[in-house]
Amino acid sequence: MAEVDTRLRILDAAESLFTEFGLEATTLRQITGKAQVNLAAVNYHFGSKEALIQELFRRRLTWLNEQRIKALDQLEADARGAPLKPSQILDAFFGVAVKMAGDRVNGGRNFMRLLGRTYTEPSEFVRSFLAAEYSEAIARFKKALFTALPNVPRQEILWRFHFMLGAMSYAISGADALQIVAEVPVDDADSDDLYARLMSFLIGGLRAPLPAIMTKSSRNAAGKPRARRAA
Amino acid sequence: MAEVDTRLRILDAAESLFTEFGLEATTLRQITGKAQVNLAAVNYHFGSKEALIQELFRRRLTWLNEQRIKALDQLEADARGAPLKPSQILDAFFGVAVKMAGDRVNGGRNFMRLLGRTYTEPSEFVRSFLAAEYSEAIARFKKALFTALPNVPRQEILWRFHFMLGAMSYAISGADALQIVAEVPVDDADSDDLYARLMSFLIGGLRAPLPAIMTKSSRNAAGKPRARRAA
DNA sequence: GTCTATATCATGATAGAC
DNA sequence: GTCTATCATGATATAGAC
Repeated sequence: MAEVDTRLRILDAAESLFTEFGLEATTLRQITGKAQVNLAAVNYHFGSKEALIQELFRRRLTWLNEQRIKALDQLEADARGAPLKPSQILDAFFGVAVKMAGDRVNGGRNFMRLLGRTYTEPSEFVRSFLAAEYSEAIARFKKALFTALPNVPRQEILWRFHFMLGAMSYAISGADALQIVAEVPVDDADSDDLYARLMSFLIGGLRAPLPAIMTKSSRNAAGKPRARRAA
Repeated sequence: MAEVDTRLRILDAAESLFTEFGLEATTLRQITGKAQVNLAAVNYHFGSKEALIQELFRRRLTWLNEQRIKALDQLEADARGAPLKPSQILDAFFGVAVKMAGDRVNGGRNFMRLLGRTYTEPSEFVRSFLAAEYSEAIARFKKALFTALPNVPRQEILWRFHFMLGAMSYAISGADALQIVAEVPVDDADSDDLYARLMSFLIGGLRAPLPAIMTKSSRNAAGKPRARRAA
């Protein structure tokens, strides 16, 4: 085999195996076997299994978050200072991800399923570089949402963003996990359908009436605060 | 130490370690060390690491799903044949879980964080017994939701249930993962606050206008189908 | 039932020839 | 850059004394 793409062969094989078996459970022997390269190649090209994992996430996440930021830039340019609609912002953030998840050809589908799980991964080193990779995009989107929803408490927006990430993660982990719920085959929806379904749900959740939070300050007041519309 | 609770000591230690490091990454040595029992005790009492994991999930999930079914029974009894509100159904399903997640005393908090991750776990044996444990409760709640939302396509309800599980999972995995989004400390909300936040979001998502699905049958029609209210 | 000691094996990583 | 061979480690699991 050509020597030039050994790195790529390893990355692709690893991505697919990590998705299927998990980061811990996948061994270097599986990876090099599937990639049809020598066992020592991983350590030669990447230095360690951890470094391989980081590189693997880095190449996808950098691209993904660049696309997200570009999409947001475009929206803001088109709006010429007018406030964006929350649905547009969600579109920019989640649309790119779901599109990537629908890409069966270049492995994006594999990666997104892996990413969804990794976000709640306990491993410290994973979490720390994820945070770094996301930092810029998250900052941009938080700001955009704060501006688009000036009457919603910022804490609430952050929590809802968090919930939305959870929903997206499960949406993309997809059919396997859904089977537990469905117990009966569900259409293996194509990417467009899934996206439409997810977006409806997310926008509904984001714009739901605000909860009556029983914080220490309000807990003493008689009666619950009335729910307000989240927009 | 007393010999009678060796099993329990192992289960509790394992639960906490699995939550912190993951199922694969946690070793029997860590578990028996933390439980202050002998290394061989796990294999004596449970037979294998896998069997320990199964027993660990079984004891919590059996209880959890019993509570859920009881809550639903109660609702249906009170309603005397009248249709339930979707929010009541969600309450019965997610309320019990969030309550369990708020229980710092008996380890429920640890377990729920573990459970949220496990639902998307790639491991085959985990997924298969999860499906078995959930089977009865899921069937009951599916049926209840179908009845409560007669005008919403059943596929759509299943997907939204799936999304809701994702949101709940992230809600409970909680503060750790949220930090990636927030980058700034968020109130470590108490259980009641979290529950109020999550329920608002879930109900908003469940009752969101239906997406305009571009299925094969409708794809040829001119123009998108109009979104309909999901209730 | 609990312990010590150990068997057996697979892992990540490396040394050094080519 | 790639290979073979091997190391050190730590994994699960078990045998057998107490």
